[in-house]
Amino acid sequence: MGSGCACRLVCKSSDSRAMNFRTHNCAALRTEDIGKSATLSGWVSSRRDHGGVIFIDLRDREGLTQVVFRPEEYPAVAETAHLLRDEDVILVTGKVAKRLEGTENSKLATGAVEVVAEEMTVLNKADVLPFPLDEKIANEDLRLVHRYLDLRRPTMAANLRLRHRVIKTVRDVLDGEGFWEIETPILSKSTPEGARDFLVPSRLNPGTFYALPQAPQQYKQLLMAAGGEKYFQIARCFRDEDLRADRQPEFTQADIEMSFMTAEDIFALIEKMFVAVFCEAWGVEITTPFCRMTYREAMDRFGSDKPDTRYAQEIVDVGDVFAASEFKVFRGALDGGGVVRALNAKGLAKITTGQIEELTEMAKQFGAKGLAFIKCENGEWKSPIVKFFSEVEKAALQERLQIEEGDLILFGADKREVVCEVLGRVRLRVVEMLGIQHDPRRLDFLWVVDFPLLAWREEEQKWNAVHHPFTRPKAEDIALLEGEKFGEVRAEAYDIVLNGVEIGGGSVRIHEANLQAKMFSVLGVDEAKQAVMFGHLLKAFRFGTPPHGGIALGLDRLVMLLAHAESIRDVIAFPKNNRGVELMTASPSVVDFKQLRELYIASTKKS
RNA sequence: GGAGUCUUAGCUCAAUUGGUUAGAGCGCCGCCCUGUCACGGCGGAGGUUGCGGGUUCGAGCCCCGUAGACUCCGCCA
Repeated sequence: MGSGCACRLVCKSSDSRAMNFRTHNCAALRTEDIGKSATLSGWVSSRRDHGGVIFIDLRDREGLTQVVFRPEEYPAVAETAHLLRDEDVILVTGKVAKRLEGTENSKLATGAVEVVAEEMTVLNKADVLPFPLDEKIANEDLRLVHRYLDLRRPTMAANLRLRHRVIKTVRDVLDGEGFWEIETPILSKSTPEGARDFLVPSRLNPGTFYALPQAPQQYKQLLMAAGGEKYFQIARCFRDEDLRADRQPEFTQADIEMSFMTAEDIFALIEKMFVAVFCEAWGVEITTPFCRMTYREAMDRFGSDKPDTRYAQEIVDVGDVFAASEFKVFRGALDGGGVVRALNAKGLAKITTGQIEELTEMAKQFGAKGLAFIKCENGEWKSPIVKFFSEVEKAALQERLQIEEGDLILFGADKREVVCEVLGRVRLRVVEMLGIQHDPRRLDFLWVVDFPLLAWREEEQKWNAVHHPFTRPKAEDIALLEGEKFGEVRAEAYDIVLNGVEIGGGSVRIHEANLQAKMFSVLGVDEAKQAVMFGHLLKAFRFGTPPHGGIALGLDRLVMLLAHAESIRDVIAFPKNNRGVELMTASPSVVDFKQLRELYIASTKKS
């Protein structure tokens, strides 16, 4: 932009009243401003009316300033100040004064000074609020209905500011690395794989529908085909599935794709980005490179593909200990090709019978037949199964699991996948029961790599993509794919995990038409369907699409962790509740028959 | 679709084994109060205990149903 650009000609203000709302914000004034005149605008955060002198905490987005009304100096203003109530919006002009000796408030940044009100205008009165803004409130419904009030609370405002700073940092880092921010369509095409789509009927094309994007996946790959080389987008994504504390039907991803890359390029880029983000958000310097672990190792050691490595408890294989055991349950599992593994819940021997039952129920829910355990209390092993163990087995267990007084040992004996899953879930619950408190600033970053490409889906009796259908198989495993050993093929896919929360995932993609077609056919998408659903992509791959890949970061979850928020809803301005309802505007809502008719839509709902 | 927890004043919560008129703090309203910052003092208003049914001499409490919220599983990157 040149120095003589036209924007200088635009008037500074169209306000004909020539009123100045502010000279300072409510966090700005300091002792060096004493004696100056100041004008502040904001909300009445609290009032302390002594009958004579009146104090008001005036709040704006930035902070608090105490305003004092003195009847002996400005009687008319003080008179009207008696009528002020919480959350009235006012404009105050007065002199910045040093607070009286001994009345400074060290809790406020502006606590050494106050503004002595000379003039005051009530810009808007407020009714009595439906809930207090100055304390933690449990009723989330009420907060969501009056979200504009909820967001006035300093913690919520801080969350919004943090979110802004994080997104700004992400943009700056990517811009610095030569990425272009490119928008992709919100009205896009429904595809068979993945989550349920939100649909939008097309008025101009009766009987047809757009889908809101689950992610800009195909568009970003086509941008690589288009020679974009380095793309990103702060992208809204939509998935019509059931919600959770960390899941909304619409959410935001930092969506990234680049050409001529390897996974290492993505790791380096994201690590650089997180260094900048954590510096901005917390002012800390995080250590890179992050740890890496294969999916297989994560499942074996932690029973999870997003292991929380802050906790020392790990799953230990004890199959060799019981190779010739008398205990039929363990022997049966081993003889059937399964495994026997154990988890030492250090210090949890004090567990109640009810809690043991809870763990057992949980184990059953995830496919185990039961949950064997040993409590080490008062120098003996209390357990329904220990009588089946030989002395050699006991000694080996003691050694392998480092068993000490007060420990609780939990066993899984079944197929490997079941044992991993069960002990992984049990591990997280056990950690909760132990009530381990860790440093809230602890950051365990982890790349989980070498995910399986495909997973057998029992309900549909078919193979599904673990990541998505465009993920590249590892070069050394392509023979396995050709040999139809689908369960053994590993993918060039990676997740980034922070403190047991998956905050992003990506992959190197397929860029060859024949390999992509092969992948579709394994997933049960026949050639005719491929042409209709993915013809554009397959065609693009025939016109010189470069090798490419990328990643998507879940921004809401990341900001949630940075804000130490308990729910993703606390870092989204206008979130939806458990049932996808936005309570403030009460959406979704019914629409006129006329609107439906224009869209050629009829509801089948029985009322 | 399934499981669990919860629902009492505007807000946060209490109410012994099923027992008299359902309480407290904050907020609100009124009066008083000239240095507070969770200001203080005095007084006051405010309840269909989510809703419907049942058991009982008697239900906020027990039982059945139902609605809503939240958490989790399934589902979902």
